Amino acid sequence: MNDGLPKSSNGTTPLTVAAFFKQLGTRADRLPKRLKQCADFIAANPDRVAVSTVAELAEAAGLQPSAVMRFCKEMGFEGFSQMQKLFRSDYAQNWPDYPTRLAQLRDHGTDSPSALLAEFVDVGRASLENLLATIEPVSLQQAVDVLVRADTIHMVGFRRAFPVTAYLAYAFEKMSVPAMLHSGVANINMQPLIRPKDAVIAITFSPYTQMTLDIASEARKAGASLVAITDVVTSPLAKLKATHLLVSELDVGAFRSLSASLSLSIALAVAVGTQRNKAQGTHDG
Amino acid sequence: MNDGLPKSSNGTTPLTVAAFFKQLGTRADRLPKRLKQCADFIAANPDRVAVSTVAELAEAAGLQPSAVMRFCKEMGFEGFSQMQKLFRSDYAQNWPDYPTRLAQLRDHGTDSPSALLAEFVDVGRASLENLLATIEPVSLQQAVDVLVRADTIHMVGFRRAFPVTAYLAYAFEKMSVPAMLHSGVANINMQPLIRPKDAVIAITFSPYTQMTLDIASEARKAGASLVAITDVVTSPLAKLKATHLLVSELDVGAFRSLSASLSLSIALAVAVGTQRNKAQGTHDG
DNA sequence: CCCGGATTAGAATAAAAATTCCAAAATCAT
DNA sequence: ATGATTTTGGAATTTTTATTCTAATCCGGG
Repeated sequence: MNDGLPKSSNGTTPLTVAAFFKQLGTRADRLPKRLKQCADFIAANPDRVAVSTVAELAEAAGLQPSAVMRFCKEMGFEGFSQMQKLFRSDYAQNWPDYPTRLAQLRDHGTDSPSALLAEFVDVGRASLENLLATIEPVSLQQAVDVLVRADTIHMVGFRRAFPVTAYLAYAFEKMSVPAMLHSGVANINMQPLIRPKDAVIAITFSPYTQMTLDIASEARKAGASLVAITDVVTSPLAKLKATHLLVSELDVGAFRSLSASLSLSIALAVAVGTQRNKAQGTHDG
Repeated sequence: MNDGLPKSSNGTTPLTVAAFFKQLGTRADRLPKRLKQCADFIAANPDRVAVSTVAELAEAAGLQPSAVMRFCKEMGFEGFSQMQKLFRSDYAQNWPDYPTRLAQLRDHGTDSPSALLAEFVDVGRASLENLLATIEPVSLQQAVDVLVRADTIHMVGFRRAFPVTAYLAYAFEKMSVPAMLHSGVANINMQPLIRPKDAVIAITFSPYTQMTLDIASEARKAGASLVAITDVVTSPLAKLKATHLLVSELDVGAFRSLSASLSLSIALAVAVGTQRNKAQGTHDG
């Protein structure tokens, strides 16, 4: 008699949170009292589903755990755990494992450059969204203040970080902010050029470039201010007592997006340029 | 003997996620190997803590559940559950979706750094979406073909386009593709190095850099292939009979986003690198 | 007012997860 | 090298959590 299928739902398990809410919208009124109550609560507090236990959710919604269970089944899930899995994966947009996806790419997608492009665009977008969610306005403001006060701004970043410093150099030049790109050309040591009243923008991501770390810590010793752009708090750069801005870029295989780092940098540069020129303007006039 | 207190942590339980990361930053490198590994993983994927079990987290970080437990205690928590509770409470506040978040940052004041950042992120995102919509898979495939066949790849792009060519140079180097960055250092004319069997990636956007146009057209005359990355069909670069890829970047004031150009370039580079290495592999074997 | 199906609350059970424990490795000072 | 000390991996244990079950309750129609 009982075939193990959900009793009275329409039988289809929602595959996205959006689909779930769509279904909820059409069916909510026809649900019995307690299930309606559950529906309303979840609609009003979707974020709680991912991080609560059935008991907590039930308590918060003013009902019994079993009522929540019945609701889950009614919506087409096997149980609460399955529903929660959906909400958790939705929250985690940031971390579909890209290592796995790269492996998949190796297998079939690589032949098509367009597929690869779609991948990089996707990753870039996710990185940008993530940047917005994680940057602290206060730290950013601090970084701007430090750079506005500096005599000369030095930009240090090699390999993957070099495009970022190069773009900063371009932006500062356009706004006539005295800024020096440490490019490593001719292996000339530019470190002695960093004076106490200067500021250094040091950029490096895991695996960290030793030269960047060296220049940054030397600059610190010399008394210059430091703005560090790096990936995580455990980065060696973050440890030098300095203003630090954290950017975590997602990657496709071995290559990381630079979208977030570049956007952060250009915003920083424009903010600094604007303020410096404003100050100079009032000073001159 | 054992009084039940945490063994070697400084004893204070972090009360906010920010405090947790601050502590992590100062203590991370004094931790033993596995705990450091755990610290790094959590620093890089803080969002996972709220929605994973110890087992999942351990698996993802490549260690044993017990190592994660030890880490939690080391950081001053009673156990994983307590640490997770902290991350979950923080999670609730960070929920605002993209549009809300954008609005919040903008509200910080019209020309505050955060507002600028929000602006650049938004523009970057739009550029990426636009890129995906406008790039012709056929042209992209053509560009890849041209570059796969080339002996040496030359990258030409100055000023605003320079970060892009620099990133290309980095990517090609990593994949062992023979590629030469025309950087303009020492004002040495690298044009004669472009041989008939080579290919040139020329990048310039309005207002077009004369030097890039010159090198591109000379290269064409010398019989080398040309892949042009530029903004519109009327660009002087697009007129040289060559494969061209069009990227229109949006701007914030005088500064354009580079997100789209970079994503396109890196996708191009990876596609080329993969194919060249595949070809070489079969050839060698 | 009472019957029959649907719905519910709460306890009972099963499953999953966190936490502890200890022997084996690794590291370090001597 | 050698022994003491720290660190680690994995299994055993305990606790928490999800899920099921059943008796009680509700509710609409005769």
